[in-house]
Amino acid sequence: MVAVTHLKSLQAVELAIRMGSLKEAADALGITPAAVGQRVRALEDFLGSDLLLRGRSGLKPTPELEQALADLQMAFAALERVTSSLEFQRVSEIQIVADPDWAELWLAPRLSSFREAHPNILFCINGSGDVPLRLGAPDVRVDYGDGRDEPLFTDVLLPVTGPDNPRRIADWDPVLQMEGMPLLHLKAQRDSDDHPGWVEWFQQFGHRETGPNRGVHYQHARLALEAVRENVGFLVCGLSLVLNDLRDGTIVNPFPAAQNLTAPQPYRLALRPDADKRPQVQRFVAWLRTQAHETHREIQEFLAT
Amino acid sequence: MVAVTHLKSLQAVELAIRMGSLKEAADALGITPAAVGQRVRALEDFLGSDLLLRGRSGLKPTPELEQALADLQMAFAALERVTSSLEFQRVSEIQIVADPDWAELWLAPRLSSFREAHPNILFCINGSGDVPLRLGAPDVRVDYGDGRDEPLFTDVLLPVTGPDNPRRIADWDPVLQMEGMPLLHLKAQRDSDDHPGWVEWFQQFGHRETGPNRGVHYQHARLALEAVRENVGFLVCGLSLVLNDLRDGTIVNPFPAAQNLTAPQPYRLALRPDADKRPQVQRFVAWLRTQAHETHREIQEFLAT
DNA sequence: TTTAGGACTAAAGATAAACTTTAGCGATGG
DNA sequence: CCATCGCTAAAGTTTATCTTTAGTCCTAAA
Repeated sequence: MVAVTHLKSLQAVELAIRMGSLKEAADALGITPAAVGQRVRALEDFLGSDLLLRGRSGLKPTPELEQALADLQMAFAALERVTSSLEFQRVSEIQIVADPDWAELWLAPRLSSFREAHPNILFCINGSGDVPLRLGAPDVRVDYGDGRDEPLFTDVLLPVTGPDNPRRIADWDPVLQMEGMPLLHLKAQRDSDDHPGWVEWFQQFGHRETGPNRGVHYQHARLALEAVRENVGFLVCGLSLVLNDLRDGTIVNPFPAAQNLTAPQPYRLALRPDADKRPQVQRFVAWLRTQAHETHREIQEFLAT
Repeated sequence: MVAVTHLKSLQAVELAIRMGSLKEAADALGITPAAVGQRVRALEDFLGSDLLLRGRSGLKPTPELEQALADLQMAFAALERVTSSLEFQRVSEIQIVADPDWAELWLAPRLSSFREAHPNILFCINGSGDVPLRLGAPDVRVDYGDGRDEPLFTDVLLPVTGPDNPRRIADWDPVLQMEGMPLLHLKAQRDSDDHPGWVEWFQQFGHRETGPNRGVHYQHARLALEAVRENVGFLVCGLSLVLNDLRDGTIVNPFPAAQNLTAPQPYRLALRPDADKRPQVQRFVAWLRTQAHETHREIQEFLAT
């Protein structure tokens, strides 16, 4: 019996072949490409032969590796089943406290894909400020604001309205299109300097000179956005919260994308110190960071149009 | 795709089940039982559940582990095939320089079992002092003598002779059984204080008062032992070199086992600094240490009779 | 042809993992 | 009852592994 050594190196080699590049393998493993390269090199040095051919069409196994590749792939496929099996058997609940609008409009719609992949992980999601005291510190906390916690992404704020409303302002004063139009607000925009709204938007881009804070103030973004979809009025809100609506056309941006306000603060992630030892929490947080990165990319993409 | 973590822990768990104890798993892995225990505990803490039941009849998998065990065993069986495949493809030569008698009489007979298991490893074995200069430092060196190199085992020296000779001394003087008997010597015993022979043996145990260094002196033990088998005479030599002959009865020890001399020096192992990075050298050296330990045990066993 | 960007790598330094050692506990067998 | 063996916790040491920095090479686009 030969005791297998260089387990991490073997994993790196198998993943590099599977993903096609050291960079993709690094992303999958959550380490840097340099670290993956070092793992591969360490095994190659130990064996005294190359395992990967680095070529213009990506990575290919050398003939030596080719002979062992089926077993290598079988091994890590089996280990992935082991890992899933061992983790699956422990139904695990993750306690999340988050900015309520963000949780309801950004996290919840996306969470279904995570739940599908991890049915044994349950979520208990509360809005900031209304957590039952008996629960203690949550595993994961996502807040909008300053601080030293890890930034997830920074939103941009821009006007949105129902699909019919752009016609209303097209028939209006060509300079003061928003003069007299029905404005909708979030209470946070009135109460906090960190939450820009119409007042800040008009100051920077014009389109209206009187009554910038006139109109209905909503506690929750969901209700405000329901009104927006009904063509009730115009709202300045975070782009990340309405990406799907914009894509679907149920909500539209009546002004050029460049006329936006960068949010003064990002959404930030904090973990309870021990929580990140649990594999389920690690899985969720890795997924969350991926989704946040995707949202950042989509925001940049939207702004570039 | 779930990136597998705790690879060494998974290996420890699989081996512990396979070998039946943490200690056996530690021996197989070349680490301490404490280290194996820590690996297992680390994975159990990470998952939040036990994997091994520690009981009076050894280790058993918990129900949780039981569900994943087939995949786990398949994974490491495949990885062992990978390891063997990758190493097998590189025919490798190991350069050995050793005490000539030891190499010829102790190592060579045992090496066939190693060669069988590792047909891709070739050996180039030279006696100390007659190594072709072009080879440079050998990978492995085994010498008899003092120094700081790792001791393999310490031999004991005792008289041996052919199967018929004990009758010759039984019919002789009851106190000076060896008086006048034909003595055989190794030249090293005449030339070096580190190689005890008849002179030292008679000084300590008696049986002869005149001519302790009379008789034929052989350069190599093999030729001396051929003469011993032919009942030509009596020789004092290292027990490790004649264990098989003693077991077979082709050579006998005519005096009680307790009448032996411990060798002043052990056989010592030295590796060229880089050589131990090569897996083939590591395999060989691990095997060598195992064989040396076995010889030590057999010597102790022989002396206890 | 030049420039910019992406992937990979070597080397150095920092951090985390992993090992050994020590001391002790519990169980078992003589 | 005592000795031995297997296991474990804790502390300290050593090794592995990672990140960062700086650079190279290749490819694609201008």
